[in-house]
Amino acid sequence: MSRPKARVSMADVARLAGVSSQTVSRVSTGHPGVVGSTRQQVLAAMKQLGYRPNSAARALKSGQFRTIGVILFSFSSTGNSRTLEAIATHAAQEGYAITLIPVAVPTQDSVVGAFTRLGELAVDGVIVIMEVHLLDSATVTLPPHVQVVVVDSDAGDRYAVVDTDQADGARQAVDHLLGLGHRTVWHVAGPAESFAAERRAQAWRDTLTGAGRQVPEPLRGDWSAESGYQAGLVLADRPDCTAVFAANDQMALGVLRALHERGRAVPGEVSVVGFDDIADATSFIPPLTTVHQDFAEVGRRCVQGILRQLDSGETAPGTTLVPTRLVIRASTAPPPAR
Amino acid sequence: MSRPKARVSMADVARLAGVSSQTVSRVSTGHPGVVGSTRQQVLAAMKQLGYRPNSAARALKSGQFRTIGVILFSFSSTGNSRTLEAIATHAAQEGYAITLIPVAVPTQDSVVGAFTRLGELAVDGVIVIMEVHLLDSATVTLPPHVQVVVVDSDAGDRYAVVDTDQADGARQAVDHLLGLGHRTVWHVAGPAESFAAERRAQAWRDTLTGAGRQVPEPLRGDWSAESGYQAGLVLADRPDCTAVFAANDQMALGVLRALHERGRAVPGEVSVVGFDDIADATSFIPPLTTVHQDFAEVGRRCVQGILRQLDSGETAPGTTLVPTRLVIRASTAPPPAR
DNA sequence: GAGCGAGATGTTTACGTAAACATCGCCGAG
DNA sequence: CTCGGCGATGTTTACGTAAACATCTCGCTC
Repeated sequence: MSRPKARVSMADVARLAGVSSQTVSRVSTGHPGVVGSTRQQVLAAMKQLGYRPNSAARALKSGQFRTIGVILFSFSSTGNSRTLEAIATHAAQEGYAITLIPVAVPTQDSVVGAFTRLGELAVDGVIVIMEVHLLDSATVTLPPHVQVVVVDSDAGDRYAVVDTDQADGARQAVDHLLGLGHRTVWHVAGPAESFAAERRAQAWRDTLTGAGRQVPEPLRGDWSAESGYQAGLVLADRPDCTAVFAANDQMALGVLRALHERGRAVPGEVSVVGFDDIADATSFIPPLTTVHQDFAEVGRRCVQGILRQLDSGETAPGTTLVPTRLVIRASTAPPPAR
Repeated sequence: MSRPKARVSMADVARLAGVSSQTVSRVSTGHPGVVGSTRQQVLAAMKQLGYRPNSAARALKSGQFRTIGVILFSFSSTGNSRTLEAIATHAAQEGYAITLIPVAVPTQDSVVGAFTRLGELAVDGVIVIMEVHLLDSATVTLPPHVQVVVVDSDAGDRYAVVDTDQADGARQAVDHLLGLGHRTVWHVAGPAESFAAERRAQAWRDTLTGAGRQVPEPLRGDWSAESGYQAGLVLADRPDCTAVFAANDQMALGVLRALHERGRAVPGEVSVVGFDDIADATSFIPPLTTVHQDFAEVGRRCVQGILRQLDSGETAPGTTLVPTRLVIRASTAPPPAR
């Protein structure tokens, strides 16, 4: 039980099993060419000594770490956390570990810093969950052997990009509201730096224009419920506003509260649609109609993409879109009769 | 620009700078005993070649990975994500990387699996964010050189434990409600497996008992807003229920919705207090009075604890409590006059 | 001015693994 | 019956780094 020395190496196992360390290596890596009886012997010795491969030595020899780095700016958005979870789960299934590279402030400097550190990090590939234009503005040179996949970006020409089909989701939301009879739809947009926010806003605008509707001036939030509340106060005072599309569920929550405080009934007088379908959305007052994002699928495809690039050894630019779907709950209804 | 060969090693830098590789090593690790001019020369050569230390070789030689593993069961709880974020940030500041070890299902098997993998993982220490009794039930042998810190657990006698002061938070919540004049306080508890849930429930019970109040039968949820809604429906039908303490904010959200649907005014007829102080709590209808948890501080102390153990080389059992504080918003008020 | 010590730098070695190459023994074809 | 060949196993070597030890060069003291 009490191993007096430090950790056991292949040599120790080899000695006990009466074979060469190379044979132990073969058993350990699952290589063929070891006969059953020998294998059993080695396995027994491993177990007895509590042998654990030394990943550092393994990585040094093989040049691979079997680790994927994830650079992300904020955990606070539900989407990031859920995507990260899916990435971690799928990476684990493939025998890869995940190394977290948090970027505290999304300034150019800190992003460069993160990528510089990256070169020293034990990582085969990187998944970037953040606006990539921050990377571009910085003269960042990625370590040549590190592969990259980006989430939430328009850099599909240079990197492999995985993203939710933001545009189609926004279109579904607006179409739903127009279909209910609303004359137009107001929008509470996300921050201008966010590519996702811009895509949703653009699709909202395009859909209205395509339907020949008037496009109101969008209000801008920062994804937080509080910013949604501020926007909601403005909208609540506009009697002509009967339908609101918020760029995420948290801002929708703020809008709901503002409307409630101002005494405007949802969905009786004003309809509200969100984006994300966070778990809590079913318990908003009223339960929120929103666009469901499949974060798990996004994470899955990220890992898939990285592994493919790692196998082939070459980057595979292009954008993969994960479909969205509108989930209709109780926050939308036809506009009030005039 | 185009390096024809693979990555550069110390030997390459040494050759270009006209020094030995050991001198390069000294510069790279910041060791003293290298005169200024030599150092400059080496630094220049490093930059020209784009040298990056190979962390695998470094780890192999030094026996340290400068990496902390984080085992967590669920990302979905806000607390876990926020704690993880703080851990990642502080670890990065100390020059440590974070490796994520997700445990998909909290069964004994998968936990054992995670800890088995751990032995092969390039990790100096581990922070466990999850109920530790799952570890106990399994005959898990931690790799001897790996240090452990646990969050949300009562295993302070065997491990270093960092936790929020759950009991005091619950006490503050209950005292606040009693202070407003409520005769007693109902409780929507978290799942029985959760140590945090149990501690909050126990403190709720103790505080009521200590004040000589009647202790109603607690309702049990699973942390989700939906489960809070179900509990809320039950409570809404009890006219004697004027104050509810929910074990987290999401369940409180569900309670609010149930009360709203049943036409019971908050806080006019029923007061509600949550736990966590998630960002959205300010935008609930009405804004939620809740117990604020300092997740960032929890993360900070976890990293601190691991590093201290890593330095000293010995485990330091004991529990560190991070204080909580009640944030009073608009969901609590004196009970209705009878 | 000789010797000594301290600081700067170079040389050797080992960390644990796995690829490449070497060897050994056995079986079947001719 | 002999030899080629192949499968199983052993031996050598290199991965990139940093600790330990060796050497070398000064400047200073007596």
